[in-house]
Amino acid sequence: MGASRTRRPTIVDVAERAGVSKSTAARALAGSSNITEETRERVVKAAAAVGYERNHLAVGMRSGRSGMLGLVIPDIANPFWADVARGAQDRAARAGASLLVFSSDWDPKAEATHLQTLRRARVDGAIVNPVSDSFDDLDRFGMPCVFIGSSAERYPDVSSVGSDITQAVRLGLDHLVSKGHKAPALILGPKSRLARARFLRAVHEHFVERDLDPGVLAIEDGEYTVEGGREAMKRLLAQPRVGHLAVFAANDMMALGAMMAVRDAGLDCPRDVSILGFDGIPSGEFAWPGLTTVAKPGRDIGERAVEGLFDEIEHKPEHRRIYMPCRLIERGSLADLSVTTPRRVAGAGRN
Amino acid sequence: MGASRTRRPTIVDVAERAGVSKSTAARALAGSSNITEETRERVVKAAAAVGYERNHLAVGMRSGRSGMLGLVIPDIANPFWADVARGAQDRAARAGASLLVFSSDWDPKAEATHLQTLRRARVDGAIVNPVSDSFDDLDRFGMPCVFIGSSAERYPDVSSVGSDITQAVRLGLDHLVSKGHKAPALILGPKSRLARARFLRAVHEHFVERDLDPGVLAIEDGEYTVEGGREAMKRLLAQPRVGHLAVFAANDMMALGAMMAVRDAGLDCPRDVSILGFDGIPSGEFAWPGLTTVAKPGRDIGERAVEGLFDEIEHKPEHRRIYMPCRLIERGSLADLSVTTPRRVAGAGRN
DNA sequence: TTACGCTATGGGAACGTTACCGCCGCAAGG
DNA sequence: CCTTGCGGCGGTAACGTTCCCATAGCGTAA
Repeated sequence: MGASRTRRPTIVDVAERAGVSKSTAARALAGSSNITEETRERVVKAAAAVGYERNHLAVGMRSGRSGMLGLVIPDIANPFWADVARGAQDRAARAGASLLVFSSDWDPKAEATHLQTLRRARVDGAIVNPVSDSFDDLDRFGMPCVFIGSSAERYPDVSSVGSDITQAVRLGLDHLVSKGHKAPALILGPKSRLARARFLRAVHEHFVERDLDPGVLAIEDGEYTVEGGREAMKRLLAQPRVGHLAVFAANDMMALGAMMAVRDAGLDCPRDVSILGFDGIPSGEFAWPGLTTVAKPGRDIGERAVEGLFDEIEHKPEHRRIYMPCRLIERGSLADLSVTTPRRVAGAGRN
Repeated sequence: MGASRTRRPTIVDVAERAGVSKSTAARALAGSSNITEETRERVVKAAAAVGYERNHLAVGMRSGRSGMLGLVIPDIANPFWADVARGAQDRAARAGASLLVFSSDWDPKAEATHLQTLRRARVDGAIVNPVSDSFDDLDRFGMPCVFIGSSAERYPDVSSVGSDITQAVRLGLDHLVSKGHKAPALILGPKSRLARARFLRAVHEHFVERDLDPGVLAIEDGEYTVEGGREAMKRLLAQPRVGHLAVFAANDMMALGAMMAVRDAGLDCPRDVSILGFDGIPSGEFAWPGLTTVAKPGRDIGERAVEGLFDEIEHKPEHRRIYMPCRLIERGSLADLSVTTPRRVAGAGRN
């Protein structure tokens, strides 16, 4: 690769070639004021000739802005989070910033490590889906921060972007009710996670509004994974029940796991068990039956988070709590009990 | 956030508090030689007390190593690439490096832009799944580089990591043959992509070995997306045929799209049409029937790519071409024609 | 003609870190 | 007792950039 041995050209090289001082070269390249058009042109040509590319490390060092943002999510291999990352990435790139992505695997230790790495890298700010339920010292973030998800509620001083869980749960439950499922069982995430409480609270509110007792709800917990959903569903199926079982899962991966558990048990979805998911990952479309789900706008959430982070960085004071509306994607995983003869719902149904 | 106004502590602050010079402080923090244990300890304590965190920008500027790597892939929201990214991320983090991820959307222009951004960010090297079929000037990469995928073959001077397509195709075709499918139709990517040619070549070799004429193969092209696969399958189904149709798709997303097209046409997979995928994305497990596929080790590929990149950065001369073996995941999308009465394959089958 | 103002340019410092070099003091050997 | 060597430490330059300030040159008005 021959040329790789030679030093990368700096602005001094450009200046020498153009026969000006490095200050002038810098001004010309910054397109700033007080430059003769002729000099500017000469500098630009020289820059192109030597293949000059501005060193962002040096710029960052001098300006205190690295032009980089951090993103810490549970798992980039989870389609929902990949979608969030994609949105953040695009939005950041559009603003000329780069994104450092890290996966915490829901591990507070890993999360702390990644945050430290980001601080060291001098990112201008970070977007975090917090897994720790308590950051002992928020100042220790040491950088502008935007939270993704409902855990943010615990930290009134931090901007956050998330889906509107209240609206989403309402959407899901209303849909269940309209299909004749009055009190679905719930498959929720681990008790430690604040999102779980938010979800549950929204369900309770909905029940109270309908003059029902939330106490009747069957609830099983699990990790936010396929396996977690599968196990939870297995436990749910082991409980005595009469008639059709409807399940609202707090996450699509869990819902898909639940679907597998239903099959494992020799039952049929949606004939014997109805399943409603939450996330809107593409896999739900390929499942059979197609997974009916409440879809979060993952990509939008990523974009808005980056925008909020920019505001935070520029100290625009209006720090915000943004709740993005969700929408229902109806596919085939819910039986319609409102008609007299429940029957298998036909067609995979693309939305 | 009160404290956020104050300047971040530097090594000078640490030195002052410890009552030593910044050189000594640096040595102590670097854990290097020629330091009294007592001084070292005092410095470390001082660093902790002021909340010092080494500025990687400054380190990078001084050392010429930014500690960052770049990753340019088609789409982080595609599960296979997310898996690759995850592997790369983990491996990089283990070495104390950070990863800048960009999605090119199979667009050469976007790819070029992202590569420029990476150069400007002074990443130590980049991992690229090249979409451009010709980089006019490889030196213009301006940084150590590792390619992912078969396009790398065009550039003998660049290390590469990819799946062993020959072995993968052999695996897939052997499996098809063992199930009684002698000449599957192919759903391939766009003609412009080199991976397509590699795939096709491997198929031809396999046919020639079996004394068959590759000319009989029905081939349809499409984008590497669900929609691309769906359209291709639609065209395939429109062709006149006798008996059972078997399809080998070059990518799982396409295979899932093909599956949808089969359903759209009122046919049944695997009764009427058998589908074999290529990638091994998790969605394939939830599809119904489960997608039988040749799985690439995405995460491993990401890890190996990072390792290769480190070698490249450190000028370890043995630049490499690594082909990772694939494995067959048998689920339910293939009919078994080798038994007298073809019947629906039972069970979703986790691998 | 002189003085003033404006504009284009050059010089130099600073961002935070590390590496090199030189200095000082102490111990050991001649 | 003097020399030598070495271990510990401080000073300073350098990485590449931008910004502030100084200065030279030129035009204009009194």
